[in-house]
Amino acid sequence: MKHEIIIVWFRRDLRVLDNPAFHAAAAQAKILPIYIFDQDLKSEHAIGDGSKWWLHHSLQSLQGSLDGSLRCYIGDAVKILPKLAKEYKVTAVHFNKSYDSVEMKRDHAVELELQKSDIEVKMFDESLLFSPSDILKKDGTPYKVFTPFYRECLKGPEPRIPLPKPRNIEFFTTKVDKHSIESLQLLEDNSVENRFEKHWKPGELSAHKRLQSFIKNGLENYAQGRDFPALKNVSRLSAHIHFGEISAHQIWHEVKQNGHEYANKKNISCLLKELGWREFSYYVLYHNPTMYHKNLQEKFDRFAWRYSKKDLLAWQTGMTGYPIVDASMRELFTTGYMHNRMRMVVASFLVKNLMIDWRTGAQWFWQLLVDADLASNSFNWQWVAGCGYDAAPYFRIFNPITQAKKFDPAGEYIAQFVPELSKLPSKYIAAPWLAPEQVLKKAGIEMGVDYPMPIIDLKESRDRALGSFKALKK
DNA sequence: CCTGGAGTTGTCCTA
DNA sequence: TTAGGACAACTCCAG
Repeated sequence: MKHEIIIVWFRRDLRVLDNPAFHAAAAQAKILPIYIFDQDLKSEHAIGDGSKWWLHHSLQSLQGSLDGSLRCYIGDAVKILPKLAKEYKVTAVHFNKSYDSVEMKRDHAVELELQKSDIEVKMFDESLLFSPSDILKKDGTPYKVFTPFYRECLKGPEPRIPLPKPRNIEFFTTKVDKHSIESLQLLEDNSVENRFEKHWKPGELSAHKRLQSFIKNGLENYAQGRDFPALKNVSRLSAHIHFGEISAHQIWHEVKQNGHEYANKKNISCLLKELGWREFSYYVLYHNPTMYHKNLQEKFDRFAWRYSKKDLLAWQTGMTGYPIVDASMRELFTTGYMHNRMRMVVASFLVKNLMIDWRTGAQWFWQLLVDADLASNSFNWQWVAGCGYDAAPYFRIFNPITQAKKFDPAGEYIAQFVPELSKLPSKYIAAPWLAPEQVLKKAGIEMGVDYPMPIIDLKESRDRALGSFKALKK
């Protein structure tokens, strides 16, 4: 036998099914499974409370699948891995490749360091359906527009068929006590637990249950229903995918194979296309490693964003006076998640109406979202702000009243997250300050007391944004 | 090299 | 009431 023990370094691939690094290691040697929490907690790019909460529970679920042999460490992976390898006479380390630019930098350093100590490093392709370095235009440069990118992806070979659980797994067991999940202290000073726990169940098994229930109940009307936050048509798989409890490959093939039983072609390709957008976010980040903090379109570097602590706080706490914005922001705060269309609505409100820097909004999302993902989060914020590739044109400014009437016509979503408005007739719930005094009284609302007046005038702020963004073109 | 069609997610105004 | 065009001409991309 070439190797007696192989370290499998789990990162954002917290599953045992369809896990190439784990699968390959199990076939050759005893496995020493480890997780390293290597965040620089002083950095604004360290993962937020929402992510930490999910991670904690996801690791617990993984611990169960690994017969309790997962060992957890805090610190720099570049130092920890060689030290561990030496301590246990490990001759090989396996992990699945990341395409997140920050993680890639770390992985590269780890690889070099391990090779220095003559330890075999094996990296596997796991996280993306289509390799970012393979999809290029005829002139050899990367795509900047989604549709041609995705068309090119579809022309290539089908994504890998998911791997089964390895047949014979033998763990190298040592005492875990000192290296328990609790030792990572992911729930220390983390206040989200009692808010989030009733909304989610992290873990591999639950990810698969979620997918099955989505295919059965949500896929049929996905293309249309996904726009309505009160409907159950979205998959809500994002956090499961982010932490790799389920792979994009598993979803891709499962939907293609068994989706037809419940949904037509249109809805199936619409769902697959959303996986395509995730691919495109990673693709653009891969080719532009600084995308998470730097405008993709340089001319936006000159843009004079507004600074208003008061407006920012109103947005963050869901007190803008626009019910659809407030409902969405409170959904984020109470559940760690926000419906896709609502993300666009609140982002447009922050970036265009309030004219606050997209990075400020991205940062708030980053702190709270259970699905906070460097690629998707920054790509989509740049898209809304207009500074991304193939982004929304500057004159596309969501009107929070129109959006509420269109996509939450009965006001159910608003009523759920802004309960103080729940007694208002749906006719007035999108813009309560326009309701007659009597109606407000009957619903028990005094504007400015029970619910805020709008913090900003829509028309004025829209015109201001149009002017400022237009000036940027010259 | 030139050309022409296309581009996730909207809003507002006009006829 | 509703459908269609303007918004600003832009860049991207394929043939």
